[in-house]
Amino acid sequence: MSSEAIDNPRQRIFDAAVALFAKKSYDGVGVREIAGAADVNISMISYYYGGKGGILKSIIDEFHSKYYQAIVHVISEEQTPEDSVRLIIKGIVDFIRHNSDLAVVSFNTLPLDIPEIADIRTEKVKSLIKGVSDLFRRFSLDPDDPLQVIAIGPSILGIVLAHFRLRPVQAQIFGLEFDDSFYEKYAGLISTFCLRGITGIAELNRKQRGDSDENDG
Amino acid sequence: MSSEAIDNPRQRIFDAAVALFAKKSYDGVGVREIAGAADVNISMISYYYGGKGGILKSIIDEFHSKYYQAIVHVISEEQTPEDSVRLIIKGIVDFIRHNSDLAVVSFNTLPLDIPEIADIRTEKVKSLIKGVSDLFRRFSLDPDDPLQVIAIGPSILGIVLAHFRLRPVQAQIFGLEFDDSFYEKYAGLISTFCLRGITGIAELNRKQRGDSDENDG
Amino acid sequence: MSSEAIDNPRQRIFDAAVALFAKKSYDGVGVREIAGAADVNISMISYYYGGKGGILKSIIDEFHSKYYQAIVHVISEEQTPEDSVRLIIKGIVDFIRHNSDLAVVSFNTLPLDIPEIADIRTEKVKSLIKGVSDLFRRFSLDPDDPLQVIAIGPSILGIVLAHFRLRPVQAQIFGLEFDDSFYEKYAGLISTFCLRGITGIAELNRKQRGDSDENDG
Amino acid sequence: MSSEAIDNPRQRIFDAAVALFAKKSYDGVGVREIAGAADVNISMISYYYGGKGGILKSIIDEFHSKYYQAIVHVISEEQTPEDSVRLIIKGIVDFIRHNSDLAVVSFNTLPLDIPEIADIRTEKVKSLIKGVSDLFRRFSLDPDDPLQVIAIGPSILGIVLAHFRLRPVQAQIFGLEFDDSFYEKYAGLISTFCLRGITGIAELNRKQRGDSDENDG
DNA sequence: AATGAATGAGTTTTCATTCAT
DNA sequence: AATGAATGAAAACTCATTCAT
Repeated sequence: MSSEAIDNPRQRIFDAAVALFAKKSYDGVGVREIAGAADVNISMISYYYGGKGGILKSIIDEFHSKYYQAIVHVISEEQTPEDSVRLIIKGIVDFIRHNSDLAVVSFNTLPLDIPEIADIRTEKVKSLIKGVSDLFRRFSLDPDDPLQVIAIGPSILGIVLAHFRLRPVQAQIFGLEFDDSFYEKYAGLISTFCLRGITGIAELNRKQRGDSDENDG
Repeated sequence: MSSEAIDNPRQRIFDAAVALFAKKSYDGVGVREIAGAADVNISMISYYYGGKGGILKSIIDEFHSKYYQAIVHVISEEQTPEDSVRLIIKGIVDFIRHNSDLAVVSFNTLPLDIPEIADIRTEKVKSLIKGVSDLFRRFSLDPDDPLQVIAIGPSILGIVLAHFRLRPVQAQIFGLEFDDSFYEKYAGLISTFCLRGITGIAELNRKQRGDSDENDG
Repeated sequence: MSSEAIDNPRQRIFDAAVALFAKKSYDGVGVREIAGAADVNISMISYYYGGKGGILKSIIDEFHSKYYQAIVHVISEEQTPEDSVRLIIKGIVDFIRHNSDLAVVSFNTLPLDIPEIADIRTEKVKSLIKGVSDLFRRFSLDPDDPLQVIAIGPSILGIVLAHFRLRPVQAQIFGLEFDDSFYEKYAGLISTFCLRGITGIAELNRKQRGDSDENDG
Repeated sequence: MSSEAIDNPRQRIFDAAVALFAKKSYDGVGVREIAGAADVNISMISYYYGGKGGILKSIIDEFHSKYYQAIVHVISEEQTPEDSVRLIIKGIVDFIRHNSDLAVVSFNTLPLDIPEIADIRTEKVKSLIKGVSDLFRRFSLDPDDPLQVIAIGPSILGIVLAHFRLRPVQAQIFGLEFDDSFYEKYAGLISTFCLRGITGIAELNRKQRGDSDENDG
């Protein structure tokens, strides 16, 4: 579903690398493996990206651009703040669901601290914070309190990423299917969690149980 | 806080490996580097752990044991459920804060899928779910609804881990000091977030602002 | 002093290659670097010279042609033999000074033993020997004694090349400027050395010192 | 005739590298080829020398140490200056003859200018100049005149090296055998050349011819 | 219990060249 | 006449592991 032609060798390298870096790790994947998966000659990696590191740089660039769009572009002043949050979370869940590899790679290579990449990150995060500060205010949250920004900002991403990372374990334990239907309910539940916490979910449970009781009785 | 003597070569290898795996990645660190940091001969890694993979296995073992204890052991039926949650979150924050490398490594090597390790994980997660199911019930949450378990269970870890992963970026942007005082406030804020969500935090804000207004007025 | 237009791609490749081969070595320079320095497309090297080896062949050809001219053309039967030697040495010094890269490359690729090139060399050296045999005879030297040819023939080139190779080291030690004035004196001194050896130079020293003493006294 | 055991892998690598670097060039020889010639595993090159560059550093070190000894140690104040020169030249010829590869490599990698190596060189050359300055004085040469040092100092090495570089060409042209007998005569002739120049050799020729004429007549 | 030399397969990157345009 | 994408081989180097001591 990539917007670029799939027979573009440059894009094939990118896609193969994202998938492999996510599945293993940046250092756990060799250029040979990437080139093999992308069905290109090994030298093409140096040719197009100047080396393995260049691919990573591109991946992180792309993640941040897309993530910023997924979050900021759904915010509208005409929605209630709560609807904005639900839309953002729906957006993040959908985004990560369709770009989980991109997110995982970007997230897991955080501590690699390639200086050039660290700068890109800082810049992107700054503009992201600026992009959501209005929503913060409309929620009676303080966008100038670092603690609140730090505590709330990355939490949604953290929650969703943790799910995608643990999915294989969860699949093994619960035997679930992670389909559209699941993710609609999941996004709703996470939204309630972010908006009202565990107590909010508990309330829903009690309400639903009340409804069932009524139906049952 | 290590229970073993620090001049124990086996332990030195373990500690060095945890730190390095967290900073780089499992594949990004060589045995030579580990041996160098631990100040032991390279061959000692094979000798004590049977190879590089053996260290990882030990790390994941240790993480799960400690994490289980940090969560389950603070739960008591004599607390209100809300206090239990606050204690759990305080426990997780403290645990991750003092074992962030252990957690990061354990979490990031999730997709490596070494079969032997995958089994350990599944087992540990299962017993963890069992350990918190009582708390779930007392909260009117449904421990038999996979969706709720999946959505709520790993969220706290996800939130806290995301913070620790993003800490360098956050430090650069806000110039904060991540000391005891910070983490006390952080654990409190995250607890409110988990219990009552963003709206819960917003309420606190309004209340505090009201207090200040009264003071000011 | 190049006879060809400098915007001739073929010539630009040649010039760039000579400079780079001299500075690094034939194998130490890649076609990409040459093409970059010459500001031509990489494929032009194959196009004009049939490959990297073709450039080297051209370089050696050019060196021998020019060197032969520099030596043989200054010899005249109307000079005293000693003047001929002084002129030859002046010619060699000037030639190497303005074509030191050409000479260095040609000399340093001697042992590469590309058969095709070896033949050119042998032929050129033979005709050079023939060209100076008359001068040998007028000097009471024996052009048919291989030992004398071998000992005297390449000596001048060896001396001058050694100087040009060691120039960076000499510059660092003595802080000299290698300008026209230096090379006039240098050629004179080397000429005396080749004609009368160290004792010849020593005599000059004593004479000059005597002159100074007279002036001083 | 190496002083070290020939089955010492470290030494075998060194010897193989010297021979190959001289025959081709530093960049023209790969570590695989060196390892193959030395009959060691490729990794041993990194193990012992830290990489290909480390071998070169060792080679240049060794050359300078040996060259310094070959020149300075034969000088004695009890000889006439002329005898000293003849002994030095004999020493250099013998030294280069038995270490021609070492000399060629050291000389040809001059322009590579690895900073670390450049410093070694400068230092060694300085102490060499100091070592021969007494001899210069006894010869009425001026060791404080850079021009004379530059002109005379490297000349002998230049002459001898040029011979060894051109030896394959000379062999092809003259069909000579370069044996002990040849090099005794060669060293004598070069000594005469350095002491009295071409005119000195011509005198010898006339004298010998006179002798032969007398014999013939 | 501990060493360090040695191995061979592995890594990323660069090479000179070719080919379709 | 000129381009630049593409190739496959080879480059230097590092890897985890083993083994004799």
